[in-house]
Amino acid sequence: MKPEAANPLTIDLEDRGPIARPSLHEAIVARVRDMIIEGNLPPGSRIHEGNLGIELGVSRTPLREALKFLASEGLLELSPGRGAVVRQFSPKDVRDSLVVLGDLEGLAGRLACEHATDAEIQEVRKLHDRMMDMYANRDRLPYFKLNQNIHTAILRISKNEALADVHGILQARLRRIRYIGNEGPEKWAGAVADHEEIISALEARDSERLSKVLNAHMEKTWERVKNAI
Amino acid sequence: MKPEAANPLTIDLEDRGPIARPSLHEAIVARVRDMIIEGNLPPGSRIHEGNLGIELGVSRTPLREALKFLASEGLLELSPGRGAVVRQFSPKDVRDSLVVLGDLEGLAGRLACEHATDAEIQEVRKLHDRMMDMYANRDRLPYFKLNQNIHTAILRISKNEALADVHGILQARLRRIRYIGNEGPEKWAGAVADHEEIISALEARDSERLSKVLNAHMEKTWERVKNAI
DNA sequence: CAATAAAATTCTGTATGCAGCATGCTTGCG
DNA sequence: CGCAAGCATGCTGCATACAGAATTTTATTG
Repeated sequence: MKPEAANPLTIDLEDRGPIARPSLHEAIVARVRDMIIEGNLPPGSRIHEGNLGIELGVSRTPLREALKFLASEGLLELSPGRGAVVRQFSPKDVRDSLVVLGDLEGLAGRLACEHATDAEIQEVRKLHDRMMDMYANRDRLPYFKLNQNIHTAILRISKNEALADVHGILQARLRRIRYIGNEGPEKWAGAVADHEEIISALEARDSERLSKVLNAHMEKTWERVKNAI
Repeated sequence: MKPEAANPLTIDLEDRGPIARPSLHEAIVARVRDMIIEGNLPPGSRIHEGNLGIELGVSRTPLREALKFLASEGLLELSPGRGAVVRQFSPKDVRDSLVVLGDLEGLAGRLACEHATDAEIQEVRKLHDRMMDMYANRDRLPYFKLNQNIHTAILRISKNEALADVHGILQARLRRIRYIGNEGPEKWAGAVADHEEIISALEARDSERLSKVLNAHMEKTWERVKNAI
């Protein structure tokens, strides 16, 4: 018998690719990740396989598979015999992650200057301009998402998949922190200034400058976020 | 009924930690990872859940959980409906990973110079000296393992867990490549020379020099390995 | 009333069964 | 003889059942 779904899990079909049938545990991974980021599953809380399974409308088997996957990403910790716990990130964890992210984005910037096509750089420019519109309107959430998109795009056009992979892992760990770390107007302006310089260095293909500003951008991110933890 | 084990999976008990009971899927993860590194599961081959389960003496459920975990590490690829396939790394994948590893180790070197205690540096020196003994005896396998230990130790004494995490993931992906990439004597000598400079820069806490030599060391590793793929 | 021990309940870990899809083979037709 | 459609087999994906560990509740004693 299929499990009763209080809130059935809908599978996202807008996947690109030829006929890639979406798998259930993959959908669960995405869903649980979002629940962690949005705070539905607060850090430190134990995950109850039975209840969560019912809530998502799936049985424990694919749910457990998804939990193992997320544990490998570092969003969960597994204590044998006691199930999965949402990982707590200490301020040091966050700081350390941002240091690494800054380093990785610096590298990505250098590689992007070297390997990106003009068209790709133009696409990033478009994202940037749209983000600036959102800033002009003080539209926080769309701004936030475009911001993330820009950083991800720089990773993409660096044409280094391994780099994008590890960046994505650390990025996912911090998404919740950034999500709650809504800074005040003066700091927001600083971040916007950074982004102006990022796009200008990228368009000039000035790898040293881009690398430096991306790295420094992370340092400032820490300054913005550290009091919110 | 417990499944018949042609070659029962023994659980490694030498785990550190207070009373951390080893969990089965954890043991399976380690075991399958080793099978991939050692080539028992060649790249590109599909993993047959039934057979492998019988071979390891476990049922499909924990095995599948382990496969999801390894997929998240990037050692396997999951094609829905077709199970897990051992990931093939293209030469570009390897090169890209080494570029990132070089960058990460460079960062780790800087941080280690800053944060490591004298005692920790001395421990790395000991590893280095033991490795040199192995080199003198042309003892390849112990040399290989000590080599890995030294690099891991530098990551550890950099006191940045996020850094160690992502380094570990990329390192695991390349372990198989390094395992088969047994270079000739002249290149081996070059690697040894690098290591002499690494330890000397670390003892001098010369972060710039250490960072540079670690980064360059990876570049040379590529030169050594690229023809073996 | 507090503390401890024992029992009951709940939850995790593992095995197994079943349904649906993928794959390879066979057979029929051009 | 070649190609394609249909069929048979086998494997994956998911659900469920069961055993053992962990936790909570309760009872008993100091």
